[in-house]
Amino acid sequence: MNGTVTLSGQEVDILLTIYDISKMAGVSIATVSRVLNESANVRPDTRRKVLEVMEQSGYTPNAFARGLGLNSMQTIGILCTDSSDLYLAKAVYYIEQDLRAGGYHSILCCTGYRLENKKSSLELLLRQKVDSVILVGSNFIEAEDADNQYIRDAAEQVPIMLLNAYFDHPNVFCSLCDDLGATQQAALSLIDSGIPDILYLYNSRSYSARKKLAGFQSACQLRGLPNADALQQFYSGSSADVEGICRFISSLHDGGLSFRAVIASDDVLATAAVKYARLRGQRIPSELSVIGYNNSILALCCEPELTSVDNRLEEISRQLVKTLIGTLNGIPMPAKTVFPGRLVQRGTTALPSPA
Amino acid sequence: MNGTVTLSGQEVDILLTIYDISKMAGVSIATVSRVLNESANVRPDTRRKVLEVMEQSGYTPNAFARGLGLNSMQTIGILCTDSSDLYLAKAVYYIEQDLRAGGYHSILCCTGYRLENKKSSLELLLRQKVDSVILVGSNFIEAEDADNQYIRDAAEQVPIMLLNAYFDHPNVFCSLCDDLGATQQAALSLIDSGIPDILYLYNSRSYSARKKLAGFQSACQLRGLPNADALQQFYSGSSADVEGICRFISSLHDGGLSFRAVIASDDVLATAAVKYARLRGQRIPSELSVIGYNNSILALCCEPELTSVDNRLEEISRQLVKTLIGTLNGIPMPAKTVFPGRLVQRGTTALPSPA
DNA sequence: TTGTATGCGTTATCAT
DNA sequence: ATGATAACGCATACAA
Repeated sequence: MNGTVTLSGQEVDILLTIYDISKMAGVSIATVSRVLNESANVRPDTRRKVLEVMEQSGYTPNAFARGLGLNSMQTIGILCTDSSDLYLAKAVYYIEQDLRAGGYHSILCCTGYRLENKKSSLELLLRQKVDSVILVGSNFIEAEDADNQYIRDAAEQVPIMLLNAYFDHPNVFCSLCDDLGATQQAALSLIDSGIPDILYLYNSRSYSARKKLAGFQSACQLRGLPNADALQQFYSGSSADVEGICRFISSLHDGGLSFRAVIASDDVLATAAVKYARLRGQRIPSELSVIGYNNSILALCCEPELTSVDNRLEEISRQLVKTLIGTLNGIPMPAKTVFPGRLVQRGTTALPSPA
Repeated sequence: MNGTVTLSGQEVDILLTIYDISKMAGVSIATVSRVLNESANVRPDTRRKVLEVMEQSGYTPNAFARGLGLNSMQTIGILCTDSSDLYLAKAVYYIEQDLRAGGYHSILCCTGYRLENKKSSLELLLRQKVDSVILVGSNFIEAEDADNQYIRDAAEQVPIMLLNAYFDHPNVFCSLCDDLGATQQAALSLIDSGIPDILYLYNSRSYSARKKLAGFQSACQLRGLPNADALQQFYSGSSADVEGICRFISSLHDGGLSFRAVIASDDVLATAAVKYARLRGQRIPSELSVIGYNNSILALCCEPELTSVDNRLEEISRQLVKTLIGTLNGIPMPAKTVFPGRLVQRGTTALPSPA
């Protein structure tokens, strides 16, 4: 209930200010401000009195004035290529939760995948004077170093937080999963169980996508397998087009490529691989093994359920916020935190359980 | 590039103000402000001069001061029970896109499903002085009218926008899909194709969930079918637990319930129904028809692909923002916009194509 | 412990 | 068309 006043017959809401409260409570605005900011230097009973007046009058401090005075509105910018993406949406969710629990607001900004839009969106957030910007997903770190200049520039102003990407620069903090290691491990598991002919399927060239691919290649190398380009296939269509992915895999097969397993950089791709097997009458996992990535709900909806790499999204998200809040409080925080991935075995593989 | 100054050997960034620009350009701050706000009353060449100085100095207006002066920071609050939910995430995505295109920022706030948290989150956003709040998803309209008082209160301050829910109150605007009609149509299609024994499966009691259920019941009534409670089953577990949903359906069957079709209030539930059929060795669609809801990516990942109700999420989202921006600009806008649903037929049904 | 006075960087209302 | 100046509502250094 805010203050109201009757004005020419109309009852109108009036926003109270710190001045109103100070008069009502019989103190100065400084004291009111101190109560507001929980300053220690206020006598308990005056504090009580002021709080009482605030309560009864329904006073609410003006957030803009507060922002101007403190030069902060306790707001964090969340940059994200596509918040409707299953994986990114979950990350945004975890991040927002923890930010709010820490007293921060989250301003969301989806950029799409074009570099120019990423840049301008980041600048937009900085103009809005957010306390920090979180780049959700590894699509913000470009392979070409010069293209990452916009991140260095931003780091001059506020801490920049990277979720599942790494960029070595002052005031840039990273929390990520060891995608390289996880993919390598997945590939090694298949190879060592007697399935060396693996198709690696991917649809992104982001930082983590590059790491996953490197993990696959490293596994091949470790086991002395030829690093055949033909077995590393990039799908360039829409990742929502399950049918199209299915056709893509079919075309690979029809082109003479032979493989008894598929490792996909994403659960959608893996699901499509399972569909492909069904269409071709191949049994899973005896004739075709499939490993997905992200351990999303798709893994559970799939039939049989997908073996998938859990990339610890919740952990890295929460750690990111922890690092951020620490940094904002002036506490030294690690610039890089890495979590190991974990292979969750389900029905699309028949791997021996780890010793 | 911002202004820099060398201070005790350290080069430090300095935030320029409107005063600095006015001096550099040889005009008053009022003129600078006019240029900033694209006021007509500025001579073209002075405008040019001011803009040039701004450009070269890298000046950026202080968003907080601007907010204080204009009493707005062009920010919309987006309230959402769970932004990681497939459906809600997409809605948030569309909304944020269009808001930003319209010059507004989006501050996201996930509330969870407890009424108390919804209330406090809404109040949090209002304290932050957002220009409006969008309630994404129908979980914000309670069945008990008194529980919606927090929405009436909020509508006193700013326009409240409801996505896929309806609430008749001044300054509340709604954009939604006719879930009742769509569900009714889906049920009628099955019934009229000779499958009257339909299990309706749902897992929410939100506004739209109530409408969907009513649609199913109305279809039964229209065709003179007994409105058997046993055929309307509420699943109370986690909707991420596909296995659990599967078991739930099995238990219904084992309890003696017989049905040749399942209509689900959600694609996850429908996917689980398909899994159930596979486990039981029932053929789809000849022995069991399944219709999902939301027409999400799950419908495409499912095997066979799910017949699902497209509830026009993109349309209602974009319409919502259109209505909001119009309202904020003082243009009279419809308080309620309803879009029809659309049944997208795929492999889990064998319905005759509409005449 | 409390009050006074000033600053924060704009917008907006007057004049000129 | 432009300039001086007063809000805007709070935080805070300094004084008491």
